[in-house]
Amino acid sequence: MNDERPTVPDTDPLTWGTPEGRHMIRLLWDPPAPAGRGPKQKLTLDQVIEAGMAVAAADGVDKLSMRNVAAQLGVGAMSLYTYVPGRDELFELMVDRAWAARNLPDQSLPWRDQVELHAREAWAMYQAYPWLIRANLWRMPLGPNVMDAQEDLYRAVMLTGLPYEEVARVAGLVESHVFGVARSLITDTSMSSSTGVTADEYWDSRSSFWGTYYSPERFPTMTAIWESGAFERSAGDEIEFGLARLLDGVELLIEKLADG
Amino acid sequence: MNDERPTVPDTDPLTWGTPEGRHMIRLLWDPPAPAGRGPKQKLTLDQVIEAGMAVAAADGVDKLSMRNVAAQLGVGAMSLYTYVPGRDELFELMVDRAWAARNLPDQSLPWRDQVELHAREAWAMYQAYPWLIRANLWRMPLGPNVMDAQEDLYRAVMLTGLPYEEVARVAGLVESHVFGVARSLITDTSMSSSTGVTADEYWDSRSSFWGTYYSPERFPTMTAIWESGAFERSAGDEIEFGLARLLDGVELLIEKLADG
DNA sequence: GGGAACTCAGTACGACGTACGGAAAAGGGA
DNA sequence: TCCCTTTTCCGTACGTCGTACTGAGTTCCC
Repeated sequence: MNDERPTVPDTDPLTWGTPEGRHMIRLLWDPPAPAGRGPKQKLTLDQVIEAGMAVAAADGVDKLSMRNVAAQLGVGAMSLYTYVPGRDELFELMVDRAWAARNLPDQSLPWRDQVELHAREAWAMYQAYPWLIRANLWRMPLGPNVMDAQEDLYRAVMLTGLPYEEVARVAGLVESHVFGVARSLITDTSMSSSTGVTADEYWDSRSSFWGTYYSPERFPTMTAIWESGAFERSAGDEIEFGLARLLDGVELLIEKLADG
Repeated sequence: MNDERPTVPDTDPLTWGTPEGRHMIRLLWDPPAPAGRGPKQKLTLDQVIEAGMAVAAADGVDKLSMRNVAAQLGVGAMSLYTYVPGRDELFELMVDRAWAARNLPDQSLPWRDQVELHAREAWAMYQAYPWLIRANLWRMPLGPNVMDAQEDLYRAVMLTGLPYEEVARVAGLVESHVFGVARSLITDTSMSSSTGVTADEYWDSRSSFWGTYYSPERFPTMTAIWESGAFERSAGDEIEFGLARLLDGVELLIEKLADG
């Protein structure tokens, strides 16, 4: 994640950026009240976002189309454009909404406990909203829920006493780890959104590989690991293992800096 | 990544799985020679894969359509289907091809050096083929290049003497780390494939955020980190930092197991 | 009461993956 | 040599997508 703040002009903030950008920021932070003029709105922004999340949860993120979300709400597809600028922007709002459910750790706890809680909350979020993984957002939305959680994670890591640049790196390390485990495990247990093919069906369809090109001589380590059953992993264990190694490494760094 | 081998029947391997699955495995491992009958083929499978990689490199993975790849090759869109079963399968072949460029470490080196080289090679691969990140493959292809690199990484981690299940986890940890850094840094420096919007343009368009809803009181840590300049990160440093922490943690685990 | 502002939604356009089917090219058997 | 079978190439077409445009209908303000 890039949290750079670009240089901004010294004029009225309300004219910064583009109209589209300002609109999106406003939708994230301060959803505008319905206009006085015109007909009463049939829906609210929240309803649209929730319908989007419902579609993504039920049919996968690849079925998240304006037409499907509109159908879910019983309105015409084009009506959604009065609430939301477009499909990508709807998705951005959904992502920030997903982050809203994250609990923040008790600030009196030791830093390590706080960071671990952040990681577990992230993992819970990916479980609750698996479409966040397929999302592949090229950038986190600048929304209040995302930003509050990020700020709190940085705050917790700051308790280590590490210099700023390493604080940012440690936070990124934790996030990458949880995302990586979620990516490999959730996509295994849930369906491939695009094709509707389950993991089992996928492996079955390609099972000829094991009888033709796979050989224990070429892949001795994989064979040994597989035969030990170690590939049948449980998600929580994966998170905890990596987190433990990673934070052990961070503690070592703290000690080293304290000694030097 | 899931490397489970499904239970397979005790019959002729050539009948395992589905015809589609067998076809794909064959394309990955043993591209069939052109048929004797019929007209000469205008292209080769390799040309199709390379054209796909060229399109993805030039215009982004979102522009990787059968029509675009065909245009690149000067043939009709439907002609590609004699070489490749479909778009997803073409992409799978492209991914395995990208992994082909990875160098494997000298097996006489200490395990840590070998694992570090694997990580750096992965990072180099993501730099060379940034579309691997936006790929969001729900599963690695069962191709020879992917599998050889994976096997070698497992072999290197095995030198730690850790039990099988932790070998698999450490390997996953390293991969997640490199992927995470690549995801956050490459998408920042290159264009957003789908929209053609650069990172700078994106931040500029949304710059009104900093003048309206952002406040140093609400985000004190981010503010401090940003003012220290620590968010201006360099990619290689990020990889090395995380790798160092992570492998320090692994070494600690090895020592602990040796003592216990 | 009339005009301005707004909502809702149908139609349409250009992209996409790809099913289908036809024309043309090449080899093998007579 | 001729024909038939196999295979390649690819135009057409269908159903999907995001969304621009347009217009009809609704509500508030002056």
